[in-house]
Amino acid sequence: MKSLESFLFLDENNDKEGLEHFEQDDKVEVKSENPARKASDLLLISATYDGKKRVVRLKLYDPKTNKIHFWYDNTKHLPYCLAESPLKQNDKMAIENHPGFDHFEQVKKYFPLTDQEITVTKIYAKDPLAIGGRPSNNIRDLVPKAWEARIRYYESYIYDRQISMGMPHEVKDDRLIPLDYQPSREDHRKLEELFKDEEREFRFHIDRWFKLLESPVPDFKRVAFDIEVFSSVPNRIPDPSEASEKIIAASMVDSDGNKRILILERSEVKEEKPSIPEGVNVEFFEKEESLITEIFKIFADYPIVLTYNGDEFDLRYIYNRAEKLNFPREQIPIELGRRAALLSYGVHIDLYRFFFNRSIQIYAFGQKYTTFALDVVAKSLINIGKVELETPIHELTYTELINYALRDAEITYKLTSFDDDLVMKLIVVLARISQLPLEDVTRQGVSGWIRSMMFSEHRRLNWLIPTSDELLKLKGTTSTKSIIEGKKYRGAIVVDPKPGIHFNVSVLDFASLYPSIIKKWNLSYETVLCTHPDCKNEKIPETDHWVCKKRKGISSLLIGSLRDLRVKWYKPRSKDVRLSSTRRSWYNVIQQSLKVILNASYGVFGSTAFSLYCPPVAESTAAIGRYAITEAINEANSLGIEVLYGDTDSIFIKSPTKSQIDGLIKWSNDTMGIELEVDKVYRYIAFSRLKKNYLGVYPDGRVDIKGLTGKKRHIPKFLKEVFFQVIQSLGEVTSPNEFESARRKIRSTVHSVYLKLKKREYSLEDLAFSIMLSKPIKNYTKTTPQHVKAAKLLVEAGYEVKPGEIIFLIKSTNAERVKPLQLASINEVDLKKYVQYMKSTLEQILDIVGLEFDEILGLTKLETFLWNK
DNA sequence: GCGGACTGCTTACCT
DNA sequence: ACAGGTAAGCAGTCCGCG
Repeated sequence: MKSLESFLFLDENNDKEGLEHFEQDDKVEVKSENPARKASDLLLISATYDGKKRVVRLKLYDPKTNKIHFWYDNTKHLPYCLAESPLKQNDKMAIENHPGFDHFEQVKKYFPLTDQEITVTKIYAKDPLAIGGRPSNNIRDLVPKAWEARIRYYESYIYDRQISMGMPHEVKDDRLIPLDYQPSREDHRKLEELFKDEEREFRFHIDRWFKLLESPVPDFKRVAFDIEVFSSVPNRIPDPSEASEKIIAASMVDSDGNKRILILERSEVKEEKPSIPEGVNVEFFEKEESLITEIFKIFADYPIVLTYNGDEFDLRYIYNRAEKLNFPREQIPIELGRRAALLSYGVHIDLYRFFFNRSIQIYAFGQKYTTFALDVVAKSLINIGKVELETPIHELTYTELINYALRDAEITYKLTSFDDDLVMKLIVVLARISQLPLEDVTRQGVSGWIRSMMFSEHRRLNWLIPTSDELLKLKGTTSTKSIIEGKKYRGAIVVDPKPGIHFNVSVLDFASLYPSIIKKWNLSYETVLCTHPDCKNEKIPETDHWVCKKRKGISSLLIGSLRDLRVKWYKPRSKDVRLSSTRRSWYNVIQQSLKVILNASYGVFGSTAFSLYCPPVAESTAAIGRYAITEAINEANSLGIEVLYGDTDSIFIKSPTKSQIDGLIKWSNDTMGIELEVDKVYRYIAFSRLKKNYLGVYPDGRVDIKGLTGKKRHIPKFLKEVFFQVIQSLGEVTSPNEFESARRKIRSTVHSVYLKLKKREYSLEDLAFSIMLSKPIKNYTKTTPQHVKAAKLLVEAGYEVKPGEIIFLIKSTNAERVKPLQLASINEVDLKKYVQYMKSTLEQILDIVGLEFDEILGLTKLETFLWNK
């Protein structure tokens, strides 16, 4: 595409460092399996602004002492924003008169939107709040346009100094020195070989990422923490902003195996000798104040504190409760933000926030959990749930309370320790890619991670970061029409499936299609619709957009290099049996982290929440994706391959020969420049007429179900159970003539469930639909769906219902047709509705084996007619 | 006044 | 606050029907 010379502002020193690394050979020590860390290594895990000292404060974790080491900036770095140059006289005077103003500087920056070098005025302030962040009188509002004025100061600091979050450092004579990771000579050589055909910039990024990703992560000392609060009103969780009830217990479990429970003595608990589980240290407190003081000691002791919903509840409650009990503010080691609750000494990780992150849920944990309560997440990831309670918390005996509180802390801790500390490592790797402190990386979504990654790169290159307004004005429009009303542009293609059962089906898919497109087609906010007339002659298929041919796009490089490292390095190594299992699992962590970032890298450009929102980039990516799959299908057809189905980046082909597959793969490599891979092979697959709906059976009998109603979260338990029994019978089929025995099994399963249902032998829990209330009840203005009706009934009965909660509802024969589980009785169950639901859900699979639901029930056509009346 | 056809809203899924 | 595409069920509306 373009040579290095066009990268006017590439930081020469940094560049050289990276390349030097690639070319070096002999000086590197050969790295052992688990490289020994130097005693002085400190892992940078957090950054914040110290309002009293008026400097950035870094938190470094010392794996040897397990303590946090504070490092305060001593480089005289100041907060700033950028504005036009020269400033208008009036503006200049207004700024000079601002009490927070420090000084001006004229600096040269490269402006990516115009591909020009420009001079801007750097306005330095004495403290970050002077730039922005006060309700009024902010420096950034005194100029017509302020760049980079909305970046949090500690982030700006990290980017300017190119300090690497999550990486080892050394403090020498008060200076902070990054400790570069040295790859082994062998890895180095392999990497060089793998990317020898890439350009220098690209190789630079590969090298940079490699050093960040490979550096080992230490074991973190940490404590999981949880409190229990007295609750006088049943069904209501105490309000943390009120903190009007007593804290009656606190539990903690740490990484050294220590278990402690703090209990408040209460006269109403009549238990002489509570039994204490083995190995647990239980301490009783007469006064709540002393219990809270003890909690504060813990917060001052541990470098990392884990909670589940501590931001919203535990830490917020403790803070407000302490204030209520007249603790002086400076004795409370908690810093409350609007959404977060942070700790003065250590790092608070709220695992609820982390697991709630959709990218983490879907891409890191493959949708193993679909709701976010601690009990559910823990059960699905570590197979342990909460202790089930029969009585409300405040009526428990000490023994019961101890067991309950202990379990909460235990599972919270285990959520970070299972699979060899997978979650801790995931967090650190994501912090390294995004350059965000651990607190932020666990609380922000992918758009925040990618924003931070991109901003850091802008500062490294001395690029001026455009404002959202500028970007929107120049690149805010799209040129295709979406299929779904109200969306901004057209997305992916879904091919109509060929209904029926097909044996021996292979699924081919493009490896990381969208990130590959972003890389290959040089997509980035500054390269799409660039200003050069020469670039305009070639359009992206189906759009009016063009891409720059003169310069490499910043997101193309960043995302492209991450993609290549995942596809060519980490993914193969995570499966390489020649490597040790610890090595493989570490590569798997990296591979998964990259997947999380890459899967979102296209979507963020189409999201207004993203600070570099640029819909033409997202639109172009999707358009090229359509082009790629369409061409692949055409090519398959001309190779004589029958294509059964396709969705976005995959094609399902029937009984292909090896040479047909090889031919298609070669075609993709040669003409598309994207790897096409055999993703999976099915013994057989069943399609209906519906898209995004199928059932595939692998050679080993495992069954893959996509989109079928029986798989959906909201359907009742009894139905889910029959559904999976039927699925299991289908998994046992190895050839077409074995369907008959499966049919017999299925008939009897379905029939017995039907009888049990009609005899009202299922419990209400088994019959409940579970649907998420996604917004406050009052916001449902257009219609009142069933779960909202049920939620309203709950509120009437004195329950509290919040957005994000799951509503359990029973189809009832009452006027509303619905009742919340908590208020329903078995007699009002609307059997007809349930049979109807059973029918529609099961028909999707019964159809596959040629069974009719009504026939199974043993009803004649006439009876069916009468029953439905 | 009732019910079928239709549209729109909502949730949960697929890639 | 990553995106768009698809399916299902229900709420609400329109319209015809002596």
